[in-house]
Amino acid sequence: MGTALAEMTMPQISPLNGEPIERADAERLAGVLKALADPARLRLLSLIQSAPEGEACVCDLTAPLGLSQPTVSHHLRILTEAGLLQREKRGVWAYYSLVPSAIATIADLLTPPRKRATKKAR
Amino acid sequence: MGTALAEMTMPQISPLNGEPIERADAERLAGVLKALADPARLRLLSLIQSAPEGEACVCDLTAPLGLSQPTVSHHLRILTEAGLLQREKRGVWAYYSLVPSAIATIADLLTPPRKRATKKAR
DNA sequence: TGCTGATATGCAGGCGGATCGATGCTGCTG
DNA sequence: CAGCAGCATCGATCCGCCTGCATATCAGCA
Repeated sequence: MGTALAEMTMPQISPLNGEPIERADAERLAGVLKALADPARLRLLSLIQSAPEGEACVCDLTAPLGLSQPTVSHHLRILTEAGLLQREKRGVWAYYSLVPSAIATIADLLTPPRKRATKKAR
Repeated sequence: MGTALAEMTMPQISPLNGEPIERADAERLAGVLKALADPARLRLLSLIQSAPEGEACVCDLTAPLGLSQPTVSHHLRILTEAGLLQREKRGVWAYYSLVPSAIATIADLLTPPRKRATKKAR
């Protein structure tokens, strides 16, 4: 239940740092990117992020997406398992919200030796 | 022949800025991310980037990947059409190299209202 | 010109995934 | 305690894509 993202933030991998990445690292990173590489899921992230409290339930998302409720639940599940969304059930509703800085983590994984490193800049 | 990436860098879209993104923008961004979301292609980018001159020909890439030559050419084609790689044919060989800051552009697209912007920090 | 080697393209098999309708599950509510 | 509403899961269908084999294309060379 490691939410994909968390499983690979430890060994700071990056496809563009120095050494060629290992096959296993490539597969894990590709897995998370696969979760992002879908129009419906990108729009879901966008909709949830721009929602009132930064959260939204399934019933608020089906209409703007134009997809059926099972399909929306399916996409939310994938995003959650990828570590990009978190789910909180309140009563009958399931509220989804972005995992703080989760996407920024992916952006950092893709960003090469940028000026500022995570530990020391010099 | 706009190399996908270039086609969407103009209207600075971001799934996590403020407004929900449009369907068309989501599809374009998803298209580029799809090119990245594959283990073989991530390793290709990594291998090319870490190669001597930052470039490599197909024959140098088939062995480390463990894939057939047609398959490698296929992946290189996808990465090139996505705007991540550029191809230069010298003699019989086709040398592939990273498009400068192409991946950084994707990372920026994913990165929300970061503190310092690209233009003005204040 | 004919041959050899490096790439690209066509074709086809097989797997994964996006989608929906139907159904099951679970808290409200009357 | 029924009944209902919000979500998740299941089963099935359809489509796209990763991969390899076979073949075409092109550049250098004898």
